Amino acid sequence: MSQLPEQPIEGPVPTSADVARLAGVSRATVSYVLNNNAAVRISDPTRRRVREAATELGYVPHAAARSLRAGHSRMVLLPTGNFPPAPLHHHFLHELESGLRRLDYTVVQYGSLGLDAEDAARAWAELRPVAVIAPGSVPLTPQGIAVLRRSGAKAVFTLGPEPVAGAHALIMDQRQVGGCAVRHLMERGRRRIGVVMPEEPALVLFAEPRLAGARQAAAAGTARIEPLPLHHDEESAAALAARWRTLGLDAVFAYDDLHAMLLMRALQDAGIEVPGETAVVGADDLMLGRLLRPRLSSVRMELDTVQPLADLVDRLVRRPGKEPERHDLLRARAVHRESS
Amino acid sequence: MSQLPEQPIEGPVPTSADVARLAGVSRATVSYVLNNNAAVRISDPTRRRVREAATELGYVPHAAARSLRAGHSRMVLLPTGNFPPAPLHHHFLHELESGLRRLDYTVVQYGSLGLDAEDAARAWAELRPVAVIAPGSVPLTPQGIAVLRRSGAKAVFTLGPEPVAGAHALIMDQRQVGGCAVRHLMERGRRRIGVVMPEEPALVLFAEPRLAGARQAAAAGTARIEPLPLHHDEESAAALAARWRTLGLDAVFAYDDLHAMLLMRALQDAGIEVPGETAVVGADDLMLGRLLRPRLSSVRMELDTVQPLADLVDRLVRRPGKEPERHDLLRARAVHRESS
DNA sequence: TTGAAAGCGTTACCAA
DNA sequence: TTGGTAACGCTTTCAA
Repeated sequence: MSQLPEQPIEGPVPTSADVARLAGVSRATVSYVLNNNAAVRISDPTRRRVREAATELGYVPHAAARSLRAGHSRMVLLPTGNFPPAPLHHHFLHELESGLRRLDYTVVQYGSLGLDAEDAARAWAELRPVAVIAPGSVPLTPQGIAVLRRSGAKAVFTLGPEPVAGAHALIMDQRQVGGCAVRHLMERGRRRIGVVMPEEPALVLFAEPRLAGARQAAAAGTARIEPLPLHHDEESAAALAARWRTLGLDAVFAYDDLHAMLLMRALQDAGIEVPGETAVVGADDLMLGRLLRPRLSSVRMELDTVQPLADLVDRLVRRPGKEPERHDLLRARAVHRESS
Repeated sequence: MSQLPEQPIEGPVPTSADVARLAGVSRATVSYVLNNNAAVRISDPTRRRVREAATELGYVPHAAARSLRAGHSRMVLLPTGNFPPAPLHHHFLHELESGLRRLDYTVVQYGSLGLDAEDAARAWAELRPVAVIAPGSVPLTPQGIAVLRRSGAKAVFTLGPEPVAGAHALIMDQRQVGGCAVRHLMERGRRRIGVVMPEEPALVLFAEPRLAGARQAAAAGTARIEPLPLHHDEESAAALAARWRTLGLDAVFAYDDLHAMLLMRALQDAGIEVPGETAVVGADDLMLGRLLRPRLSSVRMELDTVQPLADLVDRLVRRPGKEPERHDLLRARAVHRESS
């Protein structure tokens, strides 16, 4: 393990011209060799000399120059906004990234918090991505989409609870979650159902459609739905628990398992029996729910496998469709434990 | 709100030359106007004509061409690896990103899972970032650092539990966490202390230094430390609880609050009283811990404010220091509740 | 099998 | 005040 002293850390960045000079060939030859261009035959000794020269200089090609020349990039841009609300998302994004990398795309996340929709779209467009996949938590407007398309983006996706006009849509339909929870509660005889509405901006985006799904499911039966604003702190939960009996509810869908845990604790501390007096259902099916007493019923969400999605992105990049496509990614089902 | 029909979505991407043509000026003038170049005086009517032409065409400058011409970019690259183990990290990264954007850097996250250290460094170097900040969960070798420096990166940072030779270090010293927990337990009279060691690869990176810190603190007193491998599932926790009394421990530092909750539940189910027979301490000080019974003692971690860090990055980019700098970001302190 | 040269979109220098 | 032009690093066509 030498210190590679022949590679001075300072000084100009080596270019393909430097490699060519050192190898005693032209820049074209360097490009042919390093890109394994099959359309042209280069002698083995030349190949070796070029490779050695590149290694010796520590040459790394310049992506910007390359894509400038090529007229297009293979960059897929993933704007990031608020903290990802769900752990599921994290896993999903990583998978998607791997899937796209397998197809030889370069996936890049770009933080866009605090920019308005237009400025953000312009900032993304400067990078000339071939595709943009914008989570629901970042703003995406028809104008923004137009800017992106105009700057060469072949496909623009929204990835979230609801579609956006003009963009392809990868939908994680949160209404299913609310619907699932409420149907589960109705099957177990509950009719007066609260729905926790967190007030953190990052969660409102998901909370609204969950409530809508809950309402829809309730309307199909004879249940009543009561939205319950709740901050994720003990005071807020205690306050809600204190006025619980005035609400006349026999069940609550608590938005997710963390809020369910918070509320269940507060209810128990207020002397309200779970599930006897009030049933509680969360969502996410975290392991934590199984550790509570009573064990927490939950709504389990499953996302489709991701490689087909990466293939979809690839397809739409290669043959940009006229019509936005819509794909539903999420499936939800209730998991019954002890709290309902 | 017109549909902007004069901006066809298809067709070639408009360039500054198109803007110049439409405005009836030269490309140079377009550049001057759009970049608000103060070194040159342009008449107001010309300015207006250029601006209008740019808007009409939906012109967005091409970042790659710009940085090619400039010879450098203002891109700060944040490789991402495994899932971020701690929520704290998330918040931190967002803050850092905002801080750097305020200094006019473009922050870009680049998923690097599954690449070896050298390949990853080469992939990063292709983007010619001016700085790289690599979390501890992505591999960073001296060779990789050399590649990056050689490709023009002015500053390379590691951001994690321990320094890396040749890179600036933003250290979140996890030994403090273990040390804190063990000192807290010793102060409360415990002497035979288990330390939970999660086996998920993403957590091992943090678990090892936490154990080291625990050992160090124990050595300063007369306590004994016992590492306890544990998967994050109920079976593993139940198995550990089943043989608990054979271990002869009177306390356990459970790595973090989630593992603490898991283990505490298993211990209670096995009839072991907490904190009577065994004290339990977690880490992260999650709200969840306050909802458990007994309420969970924890180690609270605080990170320094982030803007000074962004300034630090900026300083090192502008005046690349010869010597790697080291900065400690983390402060830990025990929070006593009921489980210890 | 290899080389010369053009051109991608941008900015900065120098001249008008 | 504005325009022409060269150059950034790379790939690819055409010619040798």
